[in-house]
Amino acid sequence: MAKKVGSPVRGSTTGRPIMVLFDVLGQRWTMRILWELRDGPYTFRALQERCDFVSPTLLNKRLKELREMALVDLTDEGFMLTRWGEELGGTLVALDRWSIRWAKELA
Amino acid sequence: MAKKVGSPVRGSTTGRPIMVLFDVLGQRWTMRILWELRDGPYTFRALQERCDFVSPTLLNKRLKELREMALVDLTDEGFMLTRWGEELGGTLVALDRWSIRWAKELA
DNA sequence: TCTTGACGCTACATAATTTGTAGCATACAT
DNA sequence: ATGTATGCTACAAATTATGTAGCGTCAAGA
Repeated sequence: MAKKVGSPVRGSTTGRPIMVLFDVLGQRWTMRILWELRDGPYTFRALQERCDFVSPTLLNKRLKELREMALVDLTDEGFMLTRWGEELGGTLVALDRWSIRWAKELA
Repeated sequence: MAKKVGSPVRGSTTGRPIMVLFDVLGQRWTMRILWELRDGPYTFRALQERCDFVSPTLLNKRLKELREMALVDLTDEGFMLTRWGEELGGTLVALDRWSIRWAKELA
């Protein structure tokens, strides 16, 4: 279910890290989940609520993948970003800033 | 087909720019297409080839969306990133760099 | 003019993914 | 035992992606 770095993924046989990342992030809800977890930890249900009530089926599937990729961890406080998850979440902030400028000019 | 900033998108009713972005980038092939176009321009078929022969159906669908979002333009040289597209592509480079470090430690 | 080839793109059937609802099993407190 | 919260699962319906074949247009060559 989760992708291993170095092995082929959807749409790329090279296993290059960025391709693995594109494969995972290019799935619905993955980026949103990482985004919301930036100010975690959250319980499964709390996270579900923050993600506009994404179905538990998919949330569980995504969390499983993210945990296998060492981006998310489940503690007794709830689900939270690992060190790597935090870093990745940080790069999303750049996206956020860009999107605001972009939206401003497009409007 | 394309998402307008400020209007609701899948999984978010706020229309916040970052949510619009998550909606679009969280579709298969979108990030990959932007990534490959960084050293464009490419013809439809050349781009398809670079994207591991993604189906023309989907490539066309994505390019349509990206053009409506002012990220991609079709010139007589082929498909290429607009100014905004270049900027967004630039933020993907950060992802690339991060993914390499991440893969190195996970391996 | 008749091919030949490249262009962007579309139709359509099949396969894979996502959604939404209901609910399970466990644990812990009342 | 009863209520409540936890993470998580089953399953059918809806949506999205894939792969193949091929269309209509245009420009260059014979």
